[in-house]
Amino acid sequence: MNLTARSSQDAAAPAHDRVYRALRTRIMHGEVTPGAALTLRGIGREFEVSMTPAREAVRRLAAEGALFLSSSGRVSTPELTNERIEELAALRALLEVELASRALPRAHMALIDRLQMINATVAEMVSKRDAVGYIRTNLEFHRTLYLRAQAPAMLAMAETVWLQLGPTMRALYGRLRRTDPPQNHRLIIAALKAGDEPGLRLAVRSDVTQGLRLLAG
Amino acid sequence: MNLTARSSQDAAAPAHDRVYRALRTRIMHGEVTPGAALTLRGIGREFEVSMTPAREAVRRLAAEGALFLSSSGRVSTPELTNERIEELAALRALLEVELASRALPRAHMALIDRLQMINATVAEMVSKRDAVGYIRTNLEFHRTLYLRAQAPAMLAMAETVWLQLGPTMRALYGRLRRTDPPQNHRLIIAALKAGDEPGLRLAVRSDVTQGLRLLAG
DNA sequence: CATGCTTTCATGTGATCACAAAGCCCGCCG
DNA sequence: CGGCGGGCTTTGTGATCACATGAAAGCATG
Repeated sequence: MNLTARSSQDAAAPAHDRVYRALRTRIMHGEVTPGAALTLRGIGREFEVSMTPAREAVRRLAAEGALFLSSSGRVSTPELTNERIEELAALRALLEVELASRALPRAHMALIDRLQMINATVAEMVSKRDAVGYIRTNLEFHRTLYLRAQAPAMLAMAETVWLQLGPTMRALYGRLRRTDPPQNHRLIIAALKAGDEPGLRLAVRSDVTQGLRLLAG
Repeated sequence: MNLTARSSQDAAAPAHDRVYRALRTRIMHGEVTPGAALTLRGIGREFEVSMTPAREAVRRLAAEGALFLSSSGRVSTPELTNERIEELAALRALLEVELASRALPRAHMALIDRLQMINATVAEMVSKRDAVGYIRTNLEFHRTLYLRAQAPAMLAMAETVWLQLGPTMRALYGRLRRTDPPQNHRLIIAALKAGDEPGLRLAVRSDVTQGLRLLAG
């Protein structure tokens, strides 16, 4: 008899996958700082696995750009240059504007309601100055919308970009002291309600590129 | 003394990297058919390495979408649905139009000359009905142009899409019996010469999406 | 001849080990 | 006091092995 089959994907999954997922969310949510070093043995110790699954998880994350491998194989979170950050922001704009546009005709009231719920939590995180919580709920807002686009490959690419920006976003929003609620999110919701595609594209583009300009100079 | 330091990146690199690169080009150039099965021990035997580096290479390629891992861990090249193909084509259009647009102001005569040289080889491959050769030189044409965009992250994403489409492109172009030279490539070159950005965007979009419509129906 | 089961084999997973090289730290010498 | 060298430690790499699982082949049965 098989004792596996847990709730969703927490245990019962291969060890390397469990490690991969844990590290992935940690990086995407900005729980690690740019340039932070990781070691295979350290990861193995933390997750109580051997080096083998740790190595596979790291390799996979490195392939997605979430981790940087030095020439000697040392692994750390990437420290992005300003140029790279701007390029990734442009990628976010490109991909997410398209995703939002594709989601628009499928966005019904239930979705908009859920987006408003999530957005309330985003505002709460901003007011609490909880950087990690803000990043997490902000990404949840975007993902909830984009899921309606029915474009899994495109969404995967967008998430890859989020992953690459994770540690840097934390560092950015961490030193950003603002308490104003997410205005662009309101514009996105309004455009969704009105079925205004150009407005939606503009709002998404603004939301995605804002906060990443404040580093130049 | 260290005997390493070869020409470029062929040997002297870690075994897993060597295996990764070999498999990657094989997949991207369409040298494998969709759904083809691979085994870790088989890869290890072919490249004279153990299972460990073979596993890392496979894991990395799977993370890029170049390989499909079944729930039991079996590895094969992906068999794409029509919807997935259309989505990837849309991604190509999105990314490559942007890359071409960014390359345009930097495209000097030397680049255009080189593109014309490559394009001659593309035409030759078409006339010889060499599917793999066609895919390889066609991608070289695009990559040569996009390198001028100075956008490494964006180029990497485009290459990831190529990788996912590799086996399918082979299957498509394999049963496509045409001998007409690549007309869209000429349009791209003409637009580059004229500095015509809208024309360039249109030409790239056409080139990228053509040949992927002929599967619907 | 088709169908169901059982046995067998191939395959992925994860742990452990030996090895080489890259850091790192401490002490020595200028 | 500062730069530098040598030994120690940490780290990644790759090989090998035991194990569990899932697929495939063979066999018997209807």
